[in-house]
Amino acid sequence: MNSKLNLDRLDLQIIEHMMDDAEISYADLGKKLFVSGGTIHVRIKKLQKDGVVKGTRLNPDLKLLGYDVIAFIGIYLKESSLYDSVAKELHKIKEIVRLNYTTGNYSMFAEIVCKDISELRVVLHEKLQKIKGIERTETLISLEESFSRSVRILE
Amino acid sequence: MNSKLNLDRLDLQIIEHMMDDAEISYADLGKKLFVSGGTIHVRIKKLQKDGVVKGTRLNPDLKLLGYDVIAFIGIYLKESSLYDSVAKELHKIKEIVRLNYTTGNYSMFAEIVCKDISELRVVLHEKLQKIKGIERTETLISLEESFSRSVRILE
DNA sequence: ATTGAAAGAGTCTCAGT
DNA sequence: ACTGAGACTCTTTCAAT
Repeated sequence: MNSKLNLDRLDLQIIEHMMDDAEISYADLGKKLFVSGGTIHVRIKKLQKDGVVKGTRLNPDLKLLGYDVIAFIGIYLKESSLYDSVAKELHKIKEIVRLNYTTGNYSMFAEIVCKDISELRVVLHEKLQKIKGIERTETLISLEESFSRSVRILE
Repeated sequence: MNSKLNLDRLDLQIIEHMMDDAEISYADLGKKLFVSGGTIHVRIKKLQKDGVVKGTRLNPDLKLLGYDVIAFIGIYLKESSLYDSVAKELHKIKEIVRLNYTTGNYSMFAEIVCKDISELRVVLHEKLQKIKGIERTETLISLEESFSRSVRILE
């Protein structure tokens, strides 16, 4: 897959830099990587065309926006055939920001972002428990995020 | 906190839109939200100054970059006083992209991104197990990401 | 494939409202 | 606080290498 795309070191350097800061100008990034701004431009357009780069996203401070609680929910299903219908119901809950089907302890694993603990309680007890097919859930509340970073794609 | 910042509906609309697409021009975003491009500009600068907006990030397709495996690791510590020293060791492992201290089943909860299962095995058995203070770990391998989205800040 | 320069588009500043 | 216009910077195209 990577061999088909034929990404070279410069492509990876551009992606790695812009994963942390997508606001840098092509000219400035070119200076850092010892090529012209035009070359950066050509590479980025190619990466977009190939689908490797899927746009840029604003990085908001969730705490400052009043979202103080991050929690992870391990979900046990009554039958594994209920995956898709339960996923559809979970998608309707706006506080759930991510859902994965997983091997191991749980059938599904969700991440949830709430303003406060009472909002988390509402989601857990009034929304999640009403979904048919969920046997039980286990909640891990994040007390602190030690770190969060992009994957290193160089070396 | 939010009251101190005094964010109005327009601020939240700008953030919500740019969380998904930070490439839109001020003029175009202004059209969508029925204000001038200049107003969008003023608001965004204010949000940056206040720290609500912490820059923009490139959104790469990890699969196309050859990172096919996402896993979650629940970590049991021998003593909870070992938090910080273990976190420091985990930070050195480049495949670990996120680490949270959590209530519930585990002491810590990590997210890990790898090229393939054999790389995951190396991290689990050769890197994680060597860290003093970790009693044992439980691995949840993501078979599929059902969805992943930004938190909704409007309504 | 990379470059530099010209044309086009976007950002930023500011005076007026 | 919002707007529109001018100054400035960045992106995009393109001919040359």
